[in-house]
Amino acid sequence: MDQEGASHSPSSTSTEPVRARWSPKPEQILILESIFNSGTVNPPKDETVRIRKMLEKFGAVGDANVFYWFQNRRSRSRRRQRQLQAATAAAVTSIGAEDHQHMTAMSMHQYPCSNSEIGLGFGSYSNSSASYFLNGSSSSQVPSFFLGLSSPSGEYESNNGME
Amino acid sequence: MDQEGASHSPSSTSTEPVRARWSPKPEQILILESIFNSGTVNPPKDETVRIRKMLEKFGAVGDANVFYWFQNRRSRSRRRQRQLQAATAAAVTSIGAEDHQHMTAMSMHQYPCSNSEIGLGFGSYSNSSASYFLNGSSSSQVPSFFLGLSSPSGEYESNNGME
DNA sequence: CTAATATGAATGAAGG
DNA sequence: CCTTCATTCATATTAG
Repeated sequence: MDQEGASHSPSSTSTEPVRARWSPKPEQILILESIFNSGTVNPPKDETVRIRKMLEKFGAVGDANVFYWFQNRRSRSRRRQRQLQAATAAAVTSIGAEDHQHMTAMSMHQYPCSNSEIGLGFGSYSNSSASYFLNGSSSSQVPSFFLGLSSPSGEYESNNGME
Repeated sequence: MDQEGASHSPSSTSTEPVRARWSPKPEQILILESIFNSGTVNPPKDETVRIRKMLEKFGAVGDANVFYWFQNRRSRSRRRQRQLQAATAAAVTSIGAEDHQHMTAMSMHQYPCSNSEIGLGFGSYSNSSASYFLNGSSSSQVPSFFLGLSSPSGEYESNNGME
């Protein structure tokens, strides 16, 4: 009783492995979004594994799926932000170009945006349930940014050509 | 219109360099994969240049593109290998844990999933001048390279689990 | 049934 | 080498 894409069409014509893609369950989406909104927008590997384990209770899922989910989520958020920003900027520019009145300060920054998510960055502290809610292991989740590493970078010219 | 090539789209709005990324042609991919599968997983600069020259017959490409391609390819292969290893280990663990009634649910999946490419493992400093298959003369003609190649890119199999 | 959209997955390009 | 970002492809879902 699930909707696998296995049906789609009797295109069993050949060896068509058709990579069925993972469909996160509503509960899993809930968990993922909670984590994301809790500030963990880019979980390290160990964190990813933990999340996967958590999600597995609601349905099969792999680390890659979790990894991809966060990647896409981040990308999507950023792009939307940029689009909205660009749109706003464009609007402002238009207005400014059209009517150069005295709009000394354009305090059009963070307004009461009761939308989905416009507060990116990180921060949602424990105002709400910061800890996802399902916590099996007691580990201090610290956003370990920065990663030290150095290597002889091979410099290649940037003269590429794409057709 | 169009979708390939993307030869400098008309700057939509003002100064926008819009660096279109290189899209390797199928023939180029075949060549690259052949080289990679021949054991040259990390071509030195000289080799990279030669490869680029070869690829250029089928479309514009730069040394950097080739360099990136091999780098990504290596990384990708390693990841798949690790994933596969982990999966196998997990399976073994599960089997081995049949003694007990409960296993630790340690299904260790990994990132990019699935693929069957084994027999890799050496590389580091690949030997230059590896006889890939043919030694194309400078004659710009459609060489009959692609005639008998080993598993091109038929890697279509991925199973995570979506109920 | 076809078109548009949402979203998981793949890959080129960089950075550290 | 490793991780991350941006772009693109493919497919599931929904609207028309």
